[in-house]
Amino acid sequence: MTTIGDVARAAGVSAATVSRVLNGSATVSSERAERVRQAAESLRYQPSGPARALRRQRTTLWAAIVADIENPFFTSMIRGVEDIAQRENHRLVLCNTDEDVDKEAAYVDVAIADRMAGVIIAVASTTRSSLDPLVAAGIPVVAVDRRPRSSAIDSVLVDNRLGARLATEHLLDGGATRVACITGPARLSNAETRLAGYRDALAERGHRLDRTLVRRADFREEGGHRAACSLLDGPRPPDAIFVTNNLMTLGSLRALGERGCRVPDDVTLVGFDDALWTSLVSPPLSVVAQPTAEIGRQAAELLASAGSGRPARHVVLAPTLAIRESSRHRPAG
Amino acid sequence: MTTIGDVARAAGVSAATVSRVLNGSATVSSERAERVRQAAESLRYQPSGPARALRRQRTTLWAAIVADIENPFFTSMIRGVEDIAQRENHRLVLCNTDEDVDKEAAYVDVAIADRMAGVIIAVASTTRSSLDPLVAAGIPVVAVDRRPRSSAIDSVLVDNRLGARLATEHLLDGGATRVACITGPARLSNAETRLAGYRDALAERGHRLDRTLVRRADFREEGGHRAACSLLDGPRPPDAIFVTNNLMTLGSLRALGERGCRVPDDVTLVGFDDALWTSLVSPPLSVVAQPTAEIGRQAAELLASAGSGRPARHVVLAPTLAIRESSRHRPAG
DNA sequence: GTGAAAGCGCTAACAC
DNA sequence: GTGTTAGCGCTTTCAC
Repeated sequence: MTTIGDVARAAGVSAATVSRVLNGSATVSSERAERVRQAAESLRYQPSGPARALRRQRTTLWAAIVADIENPFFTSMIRGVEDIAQRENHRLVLCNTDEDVDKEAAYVDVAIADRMAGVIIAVASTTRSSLDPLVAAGIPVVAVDRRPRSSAIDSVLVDNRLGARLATEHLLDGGATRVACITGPARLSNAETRLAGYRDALAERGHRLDRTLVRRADFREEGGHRAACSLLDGPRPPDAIFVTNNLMTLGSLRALGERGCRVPDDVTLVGFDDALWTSLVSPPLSVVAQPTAEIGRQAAELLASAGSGRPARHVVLAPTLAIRESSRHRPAG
Repeated sequence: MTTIGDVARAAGVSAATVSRVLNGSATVSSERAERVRQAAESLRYQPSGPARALRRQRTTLWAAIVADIENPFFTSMIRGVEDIAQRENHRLVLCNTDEDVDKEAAYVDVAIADRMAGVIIAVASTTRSSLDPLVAAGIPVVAVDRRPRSSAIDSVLVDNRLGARLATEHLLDGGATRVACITGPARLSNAETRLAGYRDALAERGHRLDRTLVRRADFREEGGHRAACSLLDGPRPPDAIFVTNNLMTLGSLRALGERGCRVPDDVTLVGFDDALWTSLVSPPLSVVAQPTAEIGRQAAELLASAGSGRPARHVVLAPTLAIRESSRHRPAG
């Protein structure tokens, strides 16, 4: 690999001058600057990231550590992050934790070891998240989707409780009397908050919470499938289901299909998160939609403005209820 | 940040000994080794990646540079890569090029600058891909999904031509007489090869190629939608469509739905790539399925075995035709 | 305006 | 077995 010394030699200047030209830092005579640029070009010189990071004690890399790269919610959010990263001249590297706190911790270690400039993270666990080392290392962190324990960390999320309440109210208003809820793992704040919103709606409408209608799954397709099966195969199946995440909604749809349950005739359904396919599945799905790219953009903006020791900011965006066929009102009788 | 010197001081040994203990390289008395480990632990010592990379002239990072992180084909493939990366003790960073050759070139520069250990890439252009600098820098590269120009580079893909031929034959066998094809950009080998397979099938069955039935789009939902609209709104619409990618298939379905075209009654349809939603959309989609995770695993295996100067390997996997409702045979008359 | 020199944190070659 | 030393490639004083 060609080094800065090679370029310096080829241009007949010192390494310091090469550095100055390539970083636009100090004034270098235009004649020499041109020579340097040409030498760098023809030698295809690529400055060593490690050497630079070592010397400067920082890099220009951002990490986005997300729980499930196969979930369109996260990929869509990442699009938003990319927009800002590009504008801010930061490279973005994505890390997939697979909802595994150990993998998360490993990626956090990488972020620290590589002296990354910032981290956007959807924690794999609210209770056991591994953000302390990042903070200790002085790396700016912004949490998305799931709230970490410490409120000293910037966060961007939608009002999950409100979204869940709207969804559940909507199902109740459609005439459902036994509304089930399939939520995520208890270790995740969004699973808890969405469940709370479901409870809010029931209480508000004077319905008693029936624990046999609540399932905890893993925010994945297969988990949603299992949860829906267990609800539908029980002694008193629900007449409506609120599913708190998109992949689990797909799993639930599959379970319903396998059983010949018609949606919305036998069971009405509202999911969470919009995706390209939500309006194309059969029937088109009603969902609580999140402004995914906007979440990513806001998180990246927070990251870009971090480091000045300002107090933590908590951005809460509004979810919207997108009503489609799957929750269509059934005429009484 | 605590450095190796801090740990050495705390443990009362030299930096070299700390390094030896933490890398398990040489024999260190177990008593001192223990002291070092404890010191490192209590100081929360995290070795500097940059310093290490600079000294060793290599890292343990793999990059997966893909064209579209929102395409489930890529995310599923990445799952396969992750499996092997973990086994090989490599970290995986994902880079999204958005089908943009300039972004691709920028990520390639990052991979070189950061001295990454290997790159798995779905090139954004067969003709204008930026692999030369990687090769020049001595970084092992494996191409997936799209074949780069140089055959000196390892690659893993399915037999796209075969897959496309099977799909088209199937549509013709179902009674279609005007089979359209929506393919991707001409700069991408898989778009070209799938188009070639479509042509093969037509020729084989004695059909003349009708250029007005071929569309080029961008492998995205919106592009597929536009292409399908232009086909359906033309003077002589097709009675079957072969769509060469999953997102464009969603777009086509949307276009069909908007026009009240019934699938498979008015138009039969076969897509490319399976996804969680393919069997849940209306109607369930027939597709050419690729063994996505296997592609990723094989690519990662090639990467793990690279560097020994062996000749390039080209792995070709078999696609399978998954037949569902969207291409159901229409009784004649 | 420009070069010489120091040093970022680590590892590997070399002494003992 | 263990410490000392040199140096990876770069940036940034500090002289001139």
